[in-house]
Amino acid sequence: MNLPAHSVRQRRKQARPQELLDAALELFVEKGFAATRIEEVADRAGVSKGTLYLYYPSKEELLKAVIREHLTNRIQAAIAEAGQHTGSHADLLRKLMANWWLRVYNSPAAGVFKLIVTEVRGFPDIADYYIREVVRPNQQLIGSLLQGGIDAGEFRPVDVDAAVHSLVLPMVMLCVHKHSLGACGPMHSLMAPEVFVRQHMALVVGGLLAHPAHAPVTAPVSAPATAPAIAASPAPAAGSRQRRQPTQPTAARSGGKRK
Amino acid sequence: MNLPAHSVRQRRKQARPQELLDAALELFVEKGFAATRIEEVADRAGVSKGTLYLYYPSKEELLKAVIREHLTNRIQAAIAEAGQHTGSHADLLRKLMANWWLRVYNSPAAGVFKLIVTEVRGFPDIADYYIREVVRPNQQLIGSLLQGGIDAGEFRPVDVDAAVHSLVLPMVMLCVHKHSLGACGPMHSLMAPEVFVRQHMALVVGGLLAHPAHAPVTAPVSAPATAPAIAASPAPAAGSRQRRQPTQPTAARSGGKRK
DNA sequence: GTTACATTACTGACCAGTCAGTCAGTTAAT
DNA sequence: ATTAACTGACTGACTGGTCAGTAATGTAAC
Repeated sequence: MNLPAHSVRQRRKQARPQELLDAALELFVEKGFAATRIEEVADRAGVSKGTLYLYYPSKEELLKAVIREHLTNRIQAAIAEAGQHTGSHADLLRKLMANWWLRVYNSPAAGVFKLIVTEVRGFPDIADYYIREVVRPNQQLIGSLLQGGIDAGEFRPVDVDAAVHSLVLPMVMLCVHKHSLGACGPMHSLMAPEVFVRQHMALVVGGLLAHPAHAPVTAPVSAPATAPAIAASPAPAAGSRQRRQPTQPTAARSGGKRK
Repeated sequence: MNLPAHSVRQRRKQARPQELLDAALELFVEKGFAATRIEEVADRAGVSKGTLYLYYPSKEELLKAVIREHLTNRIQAAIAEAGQHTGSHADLLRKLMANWWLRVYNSPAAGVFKLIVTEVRGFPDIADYYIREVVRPNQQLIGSLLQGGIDAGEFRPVDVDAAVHSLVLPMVMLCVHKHSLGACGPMHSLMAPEVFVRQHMALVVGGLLAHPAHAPVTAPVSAPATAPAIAASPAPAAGSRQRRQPTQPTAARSGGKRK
């Protein structure tokens, strides 16, 4: 990457596609596909309009490339991660979800979800691609994990597909929210997403367990109930604190109004 | 509607704004705001472009009118519904959510959520409006209900805001999905949403309960576990079957594959 | 009842501005 | 000098918004 083997122009030419993709993702998420001028994308990537057309034959193809790029990366990672089972089904589930959240939510990939929600109706083949390459593998992965837990008597016999959605939909919604309302000013964010994710996972996984063993489901924020699994992994972003998150001094809601 | 009291033109003039709003909502949800031509909206409403501008001063104001229209309606209904408490906190919660789902998911209002996700970044005052008039009242309503249940010892002492999100986010996501991926062909729908909503509510409400009383959380789809509250209300659509959904013969996932 | 005039919901051609995509030309490396 | 990467002025098509005009309705006079 930094070997000066070839000229600056060569190096740039190699880096250009990715730079254009990054710029395009930002702008498409920010302003929407139709409202983004191709020249803005080129500008943000530091090239001229004509150069963009050297790499991508049309605006539409650029959009598809953006989505595919980030999604295929994610799939590779998910499949790789799925390999090594260790511990109980519940622990694995928690770990998988926590990792997913850390890797996706704080990365440009989160924007792709908003992009898909926004633009998929105009590009049916993106829908096909997304279902085939993302939704189905994910459903399969988590679904078989749940089914395994049920068969082992660890989970209750719930509807597996619905349970997968209970686990995944809120996370996806968080990603979507981050780039829509959440981007309209700090006052519009949901509460600290870490708090939500931890409690939601505890609630759902706890609800899935056939024998709710120890401290059953949750605790009032301060006690680290069933949460030590979260934030355990080489987290690239936001990965400093490990436990004892005091609700993050952000939009700390605290009390909860009575009626 | 059929009283010939006044001229056809008078009658139409009164109906026009709503007709234009309906047409605009459909198209904005379908194609996105920027990609929808103002003339298409006029065409679908059966008038010419010029007529549209007699009622709405600009494309942007039309968008705002669309969103406000459907949202203010919803708020009135929610506030009205909030009045009559009966039964336990858990029952009230289930009833409230079930009603919300029936009224919103199968109505044009569901599209508004996708519209907001899609367009809010370009119109900051819509974000303010939405937060102030929809998010906050809802959070307050359900939040105080939960807090009441906690104070009464019916629910565990969870983080109230996070629990509200656990309840509401999946429903909203379902609405968004319906008008994005879900609209790209029947193969792309999630499972039957009724199944998901019922199990999700059972899971979360069950997880909230301090004393999980009877049949604890769920049942393997066939048994109507804690679900009799759902579908209790004047359901306009999809309200025929009541129990015994065999997972819907749609994308029946059936048995999760083992490892 | 019919004619003439007034009102108003509605129309659609038009304009100014915008944007995706092109291509002849410039710059830098070999 | 040759080639490859890159540029940006240009074009053809399209769209938001305007406005002069049309026709349907109401009404007043006879």
